[in-house]
Amino acid sequence: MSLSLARQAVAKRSLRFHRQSKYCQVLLKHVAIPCRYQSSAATATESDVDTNRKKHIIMPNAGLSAYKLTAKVLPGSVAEQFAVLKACIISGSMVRAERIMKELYKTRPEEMKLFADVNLYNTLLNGFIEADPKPMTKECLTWLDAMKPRGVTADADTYAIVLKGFLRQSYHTARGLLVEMVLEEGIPVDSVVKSEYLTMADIESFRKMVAESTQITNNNARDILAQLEAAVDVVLGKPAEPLMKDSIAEPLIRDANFDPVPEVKPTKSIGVQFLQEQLAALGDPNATSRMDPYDLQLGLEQQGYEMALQRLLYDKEQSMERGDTLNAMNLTPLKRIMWEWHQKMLPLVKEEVERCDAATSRENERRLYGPFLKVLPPETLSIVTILELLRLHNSSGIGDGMKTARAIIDVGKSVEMEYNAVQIKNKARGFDKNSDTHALFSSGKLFNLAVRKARIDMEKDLSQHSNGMGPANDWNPVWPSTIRAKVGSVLTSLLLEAAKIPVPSKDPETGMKIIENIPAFFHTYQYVHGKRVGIIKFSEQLTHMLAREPIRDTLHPRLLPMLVHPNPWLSYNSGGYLSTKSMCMRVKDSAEQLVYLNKASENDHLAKVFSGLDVLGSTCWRVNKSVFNVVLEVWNKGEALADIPPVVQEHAPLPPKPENYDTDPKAKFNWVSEVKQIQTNERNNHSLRCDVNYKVETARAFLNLPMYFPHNMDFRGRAYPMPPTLNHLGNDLCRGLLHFEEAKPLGARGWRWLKIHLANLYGYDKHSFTEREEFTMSSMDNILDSVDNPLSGKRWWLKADSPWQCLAACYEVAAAVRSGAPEEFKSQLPIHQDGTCNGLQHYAALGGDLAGARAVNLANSGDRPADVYTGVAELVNKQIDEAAAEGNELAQLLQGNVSRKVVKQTVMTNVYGVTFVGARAQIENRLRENENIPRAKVYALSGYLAKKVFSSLGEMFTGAHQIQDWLTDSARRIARSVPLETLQESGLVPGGPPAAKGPEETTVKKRGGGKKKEFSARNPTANQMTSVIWTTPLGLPIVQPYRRSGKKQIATLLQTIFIEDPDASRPVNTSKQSSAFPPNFIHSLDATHMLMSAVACHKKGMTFASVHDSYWTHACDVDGMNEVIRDQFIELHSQPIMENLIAEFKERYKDYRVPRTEVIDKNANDEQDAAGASLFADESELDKVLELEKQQKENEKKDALNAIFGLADMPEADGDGDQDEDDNDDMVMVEKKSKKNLSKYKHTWEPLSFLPLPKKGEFDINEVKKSPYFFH
Amino acid sequence: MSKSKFKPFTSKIPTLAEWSKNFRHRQASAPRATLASPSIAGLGTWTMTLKDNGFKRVIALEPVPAYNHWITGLSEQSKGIVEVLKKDGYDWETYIGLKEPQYLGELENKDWTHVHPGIFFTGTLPKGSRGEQLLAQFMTCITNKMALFTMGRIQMALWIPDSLFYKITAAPGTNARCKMSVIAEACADVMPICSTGPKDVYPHGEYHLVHIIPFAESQIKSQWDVFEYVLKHLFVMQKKPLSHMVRTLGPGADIILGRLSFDPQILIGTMTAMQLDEVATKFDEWPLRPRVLFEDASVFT
DNA sequence: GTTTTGCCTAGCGACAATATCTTTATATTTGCG
DNA sequence: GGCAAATATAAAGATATAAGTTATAGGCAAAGG
Repeated sequence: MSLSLARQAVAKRSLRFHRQSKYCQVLLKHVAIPCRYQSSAATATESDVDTNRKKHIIMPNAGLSAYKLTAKVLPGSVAEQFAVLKACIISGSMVRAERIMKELYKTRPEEMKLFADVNLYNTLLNGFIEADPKPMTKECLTWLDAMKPRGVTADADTYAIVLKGFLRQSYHTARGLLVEMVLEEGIPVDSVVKSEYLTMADIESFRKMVAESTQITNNNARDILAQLEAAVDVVLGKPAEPLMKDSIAEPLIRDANFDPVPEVKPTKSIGVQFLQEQLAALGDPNATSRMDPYDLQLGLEQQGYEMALQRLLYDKEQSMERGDTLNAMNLTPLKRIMWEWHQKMLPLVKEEVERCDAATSRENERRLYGPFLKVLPPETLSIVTILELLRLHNSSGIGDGMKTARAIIDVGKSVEMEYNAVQIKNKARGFDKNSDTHALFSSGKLFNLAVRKARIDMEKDLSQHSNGMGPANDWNPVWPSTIRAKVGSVLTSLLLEAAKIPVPSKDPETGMKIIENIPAFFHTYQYVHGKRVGIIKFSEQLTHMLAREPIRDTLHPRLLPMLVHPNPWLSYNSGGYLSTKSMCMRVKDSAEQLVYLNKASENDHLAKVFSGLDVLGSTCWRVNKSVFNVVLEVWNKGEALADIPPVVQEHAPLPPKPENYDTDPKAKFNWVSEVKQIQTNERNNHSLRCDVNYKVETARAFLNLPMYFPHNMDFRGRAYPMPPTLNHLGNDLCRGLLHFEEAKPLGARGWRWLKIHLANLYGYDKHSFTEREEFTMSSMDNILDSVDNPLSGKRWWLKADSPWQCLAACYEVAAAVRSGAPEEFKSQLPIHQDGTCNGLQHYAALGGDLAGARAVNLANSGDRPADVYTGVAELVNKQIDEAAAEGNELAQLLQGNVSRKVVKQTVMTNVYGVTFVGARAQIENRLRENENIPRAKVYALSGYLAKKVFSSLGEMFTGAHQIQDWLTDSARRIARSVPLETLQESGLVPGGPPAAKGPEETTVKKRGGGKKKEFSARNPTANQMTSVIWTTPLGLPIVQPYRRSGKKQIATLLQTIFIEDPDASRPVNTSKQSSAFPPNFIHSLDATHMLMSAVACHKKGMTFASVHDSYWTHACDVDGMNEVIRDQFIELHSQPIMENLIAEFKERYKDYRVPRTEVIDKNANDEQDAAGASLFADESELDKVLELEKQQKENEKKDALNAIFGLADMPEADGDGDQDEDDNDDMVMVEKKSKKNLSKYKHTWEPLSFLPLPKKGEFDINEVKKSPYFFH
Repeated sequence: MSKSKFKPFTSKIPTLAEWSKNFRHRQASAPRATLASPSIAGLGTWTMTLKDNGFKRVIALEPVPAYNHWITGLSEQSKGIVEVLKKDGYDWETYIGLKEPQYLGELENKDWTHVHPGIFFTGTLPKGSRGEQLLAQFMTCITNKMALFTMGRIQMALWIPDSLFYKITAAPGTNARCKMSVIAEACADVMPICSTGPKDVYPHGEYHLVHIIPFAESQIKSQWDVFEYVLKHLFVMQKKPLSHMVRTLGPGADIILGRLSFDPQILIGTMTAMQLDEVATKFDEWPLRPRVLFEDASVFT
């Protein structure tokens, strides 16, 4: 489908290209000169070294002051002020805005020099011009004049804004400005006219000015005016309405077998249909079903809270119209009460806004959050708050409630997002460019890197900081989380005040019946491990109400699957959803990651990564209706089945209190924890059920629609779909519900793969392909039964490892069989090819480990796939047998009890760096499931077994382990290291700039003088700021985020909350950095492999999807994909990955120093060694020590006795004192003795170096090509 | 002002005679048994003192083998007065075991109008969370007549660390006021006897010997679970008025404010145990009070 | 200056302690001539 | 009216909170005598 639709889309957009000449021209300029890029591609090999070097983004160490400059990290307080400034401008509080600017220049001149750019000024100037009631032209000019001395260069937009202002006042000044602009700034006239700050009316008034300037005699001026006129003509000569509806747009729903959408109980629908209903309801009846998908997607994303509000309003009005009385209104109780809350909340919000306006300079908090309450109308703020709070029901593991911190930050964030959405919506002019990119992408051209590059360059030409959305040069500072929290807390507390539910009750004294208006939500606290946690809880009445009503009223959908191709990733923060700004990487609280990502994005290092993500996003999905129907049936029955939890009607009866409940604390405690456990289980079940509910709802909403999942990455580069509820990374249920949109004929090979796939899903995956194929064929009766009577039949599919996916496969197989010609059957089912212990595969490839390579199927190992787990189990069993023969009791107990399953988890998690303790715990769990093992021995046995598993793994994967160790060691060195400059700055090493930093010095002194330990090689932790950073073969810089937490308490209206302070200096967490590096590195490699494979598959016309190390495509393309997977793996590992890594490290951490502790007194050391030896070897010595200890204790005892009772002969303190001294003498002697023997250490800084790489084994990576079970 | 309320303790160590003076009434009633829980090192000493001080029988709880060894030695030279039980005073089971006839079972005395004439509980509580928890638990056991106090109104003398001492004796309105002080206030007299100096005992830190005599009747009349719930929630912010904090008890819980006999503007930290009990009672009577009062987010993987 | 104590314990994805007291830094007012 | 001292206020740092330890014990890094 996508092809034809896409082609149409392209054709359609090209019409717009004519209108939008500027885009067209720029685009052509870049695309039409392919040689520019081809040439660079041709010389790629030659300049490889060069580009390789440039490929690494290297920034100053996060501990250095240079970092702040280079990385341009905005300090928190400035970020806050910027956000306030913007809010003031938006809400028209220009006086305050101006004051903030002045204040900022006064208090933060350095930061302003760095961060106050032309976009900020344009926003400010525009604020003055658009000021109510009349333009503040004077201030505007003042600030315009202030730009140059402050090093900010005015651009076309600047002049457009100012001109716009003066056009309304004085043509004379306007003309003057125009001339100044052209002559002094060299800004062409036509660029002004194109400014997005101008409305058509503004441009119209240019024309008027020209017309009324006929008497101008100055030649320059005349000239310029002429140019202006021409430019205006260019713009206004075209139709003024840019977004003309294309009547030829293909209807979105073109599915031939368009099914009536069945009802989900108790919920109805969300998402698209919701949107359609809304649009229809709001008087746009015709447009919805035949709407252009692109526009529909836009609508879907922008169905803001306003929509929800209007819907509520609409329902209400409708029922009023029907003459319903207030009580019999056709609103559900919940909706009615939500409406009441809204009504109650509105005046509160308005009052609060007024209070903020009236706030004196003393009311700091109000002054801070006040402006943000004015960026959206109170109606929106109210509905946002209501819906956000309802959405968070049961989040963070709180029963019938949520953590306050989460709630208020989310409310704040939602307000911000809604505000952004409104901004974007209001400036529709910004969108055409975007849809052009989209069209280009849909055509598939953007996978051509050259075209992509051209497109990016074009965007850059058009605007320095374009994010592909909204006005290109918009200055839109993000709200720091402190702001979000404060804004959110205000609104939340207002809602807590406003939202009431009437509940019948009675006066306990009089017994009189009364109605209590109890709050729907209330703020409370819980203790968890002795720590207070702020909670916002739902009242029980509200919970009941919610349970009875469909989630569509309370769940405001967000980040749904898309209806059209996601936008391509053009920069780190531009791509995916059409109008919702999203990041290509999920970054949490690590500014450093963002800095590197941004830099890499700016330097065009991410093109390959982006095209990989784009491929993943371009895969079109559909809901598998057959499976959906079964799911729905199960769901509505409330039965527990596969992943679907059962409906739990009422609370389970509590266990009876034990007899001695009132007398025995233990009994009481046990009973209470039992009750708590029951409650937690009920809660878990409930939230599980909610989760499935969301999934089913989403599936239902998209039942007849195409779905695309825009993808982004975690910090290692692993890709994830952005829609959270229903996606192919989800559980078995999700996966079973999804299949490809496109159907491809199976062909002979595809038919075979389909059969194999079914066997795999059933769990029959350790056998040869042929055996698996046979398994499916011999299970045909069961398969057909599963299809014909999924719930009433034998339920064979439920016994599968992955039941829902298996059911999906059954449908596919059955349909193929019944078609009579399976090979011609058009299949939509994704067939999986899974890496066998993918992490180990990469390790084996890196280490050239022959045995290891065989164990994980890098090399062919026979007619069945090698299974590492079985392999390890066998090896372990061999060792156990030997030990048992030698009479080892533990080994004897274990004989015959070590299955594949016992070791599987440990082997799997080994690549994640599982420790002995963790492994033992895992094995313990497995052993406990085995009745043959005596309970009492489980612990000892698991420890023993864990050791064996570890040693076996080490034996099988020698190379892998050496590399793992090397990685850990290197990471440890890096994380402990400190740049030379840091040492020089603190004077620990000579050679630095001789105390050039005046203020720096004093601050250091202040801190050091207080209580903190002085920085030295012995105590380096506070200055260890170096993260492990590397670059993947695709050019993605990866920054490990593990640092010590820098959380601070932030005051909000409801309570203080504890959040990460962006300004906090956060030294690295050395152990986490080193222990997590091996898995992260390997994951960055498997992510690379996946992205490479994605692009390669796409090039060959194959549909591609992946779950990290499981690659999916159509059955008929499995062979093709397999080839690609192998080729890409070989290509990846043919590179000297480890050598590159060490080279990068050496470059990146050049001149870094590592603290080192060395023994300087050799003799002392020897002595100590001797003493240590004797301590354990020499019996008499040991006795002596024991004797000493005994005596010491006795003294202590005596001492205490004396101390407490003064029982000593001598009265009072004197005796005590003597005694004390005696004791101390004894003890000191002992100590002295040991101290004397202790060696002296010296702490030094030595250059950061790395161990030599482990030697690579013999395995030839090209063997992979011949290994059938590499992925299977 | 807060400090001056407390009896200042000299670092001077009181003699045994001085100490005994404080327990005069006990001597009169000729104690028949005592329990010692020598939780910390060096306090085998304490057991020894008891032995030498006219107790008929001393049951020493000592689970740690190393120290146990010590006490056993003591026991041997005590001619049967000191008896060692390898149980931990921290363990709940211990008190069940003590009800066996061969220990204290015979001495059970349900009459709370008088202090138990035959049993005296003493020991030392460790610094840190364990000791604190244990002390708090002793107090709740007193008010609920649980564990040891199923055997009667048993008085205690406990060595407790400085910080604990300030907490348990904190009066309404003082800085150290906390949940434990409320419960203590409601169910027992807690009186300081004497103190050690900062370095007199290991581990270092000041210790105080407090004499705890349970009241004949606890002031907490409301249902314990309710009282605990109320107390826990109100004490989240002691410096806020009751009228504010009462809202955290449940949605609309402020309705009970009007049913109280005192001004709801009172700060939590200044409320007496009786007042808090009244709140708990009214809360319990409120028809819309939350059903579940156990709300521990016991989230373990 | 180096033994003892304490922490965590397989990675990523899904985020988040808080009230109150004490100390220190900064702003504002006062006082003085 | 100007400036220094004094005072007020805000920011930052510390500490307590709850309450059975949750079955395990070794390695490594923070902290402190």
